[in-house]
Amino acid sequence: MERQERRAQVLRHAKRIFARKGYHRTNIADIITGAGIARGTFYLYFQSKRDIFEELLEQALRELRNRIQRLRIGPGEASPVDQLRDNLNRVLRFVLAERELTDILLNHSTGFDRELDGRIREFYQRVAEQIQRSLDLGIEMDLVRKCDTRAVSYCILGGVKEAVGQLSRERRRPAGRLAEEILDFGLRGVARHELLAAAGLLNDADPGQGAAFIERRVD
Amino acid sequence: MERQERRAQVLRHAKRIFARKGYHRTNIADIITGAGIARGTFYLYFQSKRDIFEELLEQALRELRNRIQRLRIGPGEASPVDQLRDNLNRVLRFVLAERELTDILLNHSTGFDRELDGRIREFYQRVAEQIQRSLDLGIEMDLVRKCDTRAVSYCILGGVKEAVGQLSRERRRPAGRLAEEILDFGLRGVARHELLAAAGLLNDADPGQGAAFIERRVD
Amino acid sequence: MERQERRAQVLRHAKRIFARKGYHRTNIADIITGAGIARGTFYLYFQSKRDIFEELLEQALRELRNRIQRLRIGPGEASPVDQLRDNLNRVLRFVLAERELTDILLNHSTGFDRELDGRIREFYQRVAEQIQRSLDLGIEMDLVRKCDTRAVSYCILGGVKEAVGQLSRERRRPAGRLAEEILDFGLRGVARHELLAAAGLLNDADPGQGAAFIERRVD
Amino acid sequence: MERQERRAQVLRHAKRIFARKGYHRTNIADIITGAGIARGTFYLYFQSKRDIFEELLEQALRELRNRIQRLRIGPGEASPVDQLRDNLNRVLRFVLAERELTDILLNHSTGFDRELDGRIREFYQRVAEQIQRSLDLGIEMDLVRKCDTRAVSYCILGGVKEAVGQLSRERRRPAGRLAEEILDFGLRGVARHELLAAAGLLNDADPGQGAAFIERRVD
DNA sequence: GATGAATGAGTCTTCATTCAT
DNA sequence: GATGAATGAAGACTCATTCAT
Repeated sequence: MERQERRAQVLRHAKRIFARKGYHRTNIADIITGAGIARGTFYLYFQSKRDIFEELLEQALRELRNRIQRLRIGPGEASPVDQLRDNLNRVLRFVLAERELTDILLNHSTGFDRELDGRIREFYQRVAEQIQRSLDLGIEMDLVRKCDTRAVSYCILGGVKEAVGQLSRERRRPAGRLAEEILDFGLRGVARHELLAAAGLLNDADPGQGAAFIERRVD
Repeated sequence: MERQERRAQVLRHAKRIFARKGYHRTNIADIITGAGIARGTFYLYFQSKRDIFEELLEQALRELRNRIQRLRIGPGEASPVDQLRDNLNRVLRFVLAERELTDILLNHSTGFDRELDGRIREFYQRVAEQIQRSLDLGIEMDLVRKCDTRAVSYCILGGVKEAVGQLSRERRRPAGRLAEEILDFGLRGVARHELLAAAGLLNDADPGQGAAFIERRVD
Repeated sequence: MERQERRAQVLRHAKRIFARKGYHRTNIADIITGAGIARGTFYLYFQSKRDIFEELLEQALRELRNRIQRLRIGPGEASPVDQLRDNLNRVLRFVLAERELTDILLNHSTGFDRELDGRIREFYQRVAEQIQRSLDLGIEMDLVRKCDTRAVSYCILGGVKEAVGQLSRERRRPAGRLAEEILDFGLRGVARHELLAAAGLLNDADPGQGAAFIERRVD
Repeated sequence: MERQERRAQVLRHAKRIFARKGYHRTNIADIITGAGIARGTFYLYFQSKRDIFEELLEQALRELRNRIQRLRIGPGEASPVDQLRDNLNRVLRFVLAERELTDILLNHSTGFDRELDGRIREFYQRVAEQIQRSLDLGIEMDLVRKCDTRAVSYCILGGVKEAVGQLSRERRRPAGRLAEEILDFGLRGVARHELLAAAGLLNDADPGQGAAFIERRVD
């Protein structure tokens, strides 16, 4: 078997098992049994248990970083809300496609070792800061109400994490629908009147309209 | 030393170390060194490493369950928003007082063993359900906008977890302030006009009068 | 409580537990719980677990040594068979009275430590030698058939041990009856015609007579 | 090294050490040092200390069960006495060949754990019952004197155990000789005149010719 | 490259014994 | 004397990693 192919095969099985049992409860025996290789073979492809885990973790973080785009303001750019929606949907699609990989991040996000724990914490911190910067910008542009943007950014980040982590696997709610609910909730939490209007979220008195509007946007 | 006293001493140190290093990376040697006792002494008070961890976990869950009160509607009861605020403040006070204990729940919330993982998941699920029921009730009472209350309840739960977990230790923001920010964000995310008004949150454009007038027109 | 009284109380409980669980599976906690004393108190009366066990063992061995009398030949002495019967009955009475103590010897007769194991082995060796000497004497006196007396002495010893160990607690067979069966079996195994006649064991052709004779001798 | 080979090697050393020191005083370090393997290697082949001991025990019991054949009566079958002799010789050969294995059974026959103790007790009980049935049959056939066959069966069993256990390692007495002595003793203990005659054991009064003459005179 | 037997450091847990009160 | 909390040596077992074939 081709080296890269074999390597991918092992990664695939390791991913599944790490997601199910977590880092510490997973042992090499689990992985090699799952992958159908010998003990020694594992160490031909990976230096250590930590090494393979780190690779999976980095893969997840890299992918997520790519899918979470910084908001761009300017002519020719999509509206901020649309950009947020796109971010959310890209993340959700990845979570759905790589349920096991993202489970590692969403459920077992700490307790590995000092360095890996730190890398995950840092990733989330970066996302939170990105959110905060967007909020700060929104406030400058009078689209977002004045608030403690640091606190709110963590509220938003946490909300997304929890909702995505718990609900994205539920069958009956399409991913687009979930993204819309999260977006709706988050926007209302921070938006000023103007932004809500722009986002078509002033459906308070007239849910039929708003809902219809939202439905159209579901991908 | 008095039995309960010694027991509490060991619990105190174990709590600190579990919070810092997580369950798996903590070993008995860490705990007994921290507590300044001999190996055998540990086993006079606890049956196993899992046992002492479970006790700490249960302590945290029990305390949180007590502090998260179900919303009560009726004459003589505080307003729903005040009840939410009280819940939040009670939780925050506990988190501040028992930083280490709650860190276990907030950061290392999975990866112990099947049973303990399940107990934490169940706790959070209960809280989410409680939030959802409150939202459903709010919708019936026309205080909350129509939404996917299940999805939103996880957004709220996650927001609280993340914000509390990351920010409650920051010095410069008083706990009450953080609670207010979270509450503000969450309420706006779900509330209809009437509830916001009742909660005094219609300060968007002009806390005085104009804003309400404008908003009403826009509706 | 009087020192000797308390000591005896502990010995009593230790005996019971050692008999039931054997030396290694019995721990100090078992003994002190049974005796209703504190850990430290145990060590006021006995130097160690081995010490109390050794004392019980010696007690059993001493008692058995006393009850197993060397056969005496001479005018005024009871017949050898009667002396054997008396030995057996004395042993049986002790076993019945001190079931637990003798169980230690009969069931857990090895595996303690080099020295205690040796002491028990030596005791049984002495008994075997005593039997052998009696057989040798019997051969000289033409009462016992020519045989490998060393081999036969172990047959007899083993037979007594097993029969006594397994059967002495059975309710429906009186101890005297068991002694008689053992004696009968052993004598026939070694006796010459003359001895059997003297012992009234020539009931082969006429069981009625012999049995009646034996019955009379049961104590 | 081949798996079965290595396994056998460990078993061989464990056997030796268990026989010498007994179950409880033997620790894994003893075994692996004896076998010249690492700690982990032991656990590649056996699940636990108890596991390897149980395997050795079962091996001994199985072998003994096979060698102790039930007496068969019928045309074409060897005489009962010859069958007993064969049984004894088979057992003796095994004991001589597997001195260490059988020592475990003969000397350390109790005090392991509830289950293993029970298994040994049951084995011996079965053997005793087998002996008893043979005796009962012998009585029916008028070959064995009337007696308490249960009591006598334990005498026989115990005799064999002790004689074999203590004497089979003695150099100067060939195993066949020992078997003959035991058989002789046991048969005389239970046989009626007819059986002794058939077994050629009526040498008491009349061994060849001269001896009988002399003996008679002496009487 | 592939294998899987071998390794041994690391961990939890037990329990006989001690000692301050 | 009596107590029982404290001790720590000892022992069983695990598992990530290595290495000879």
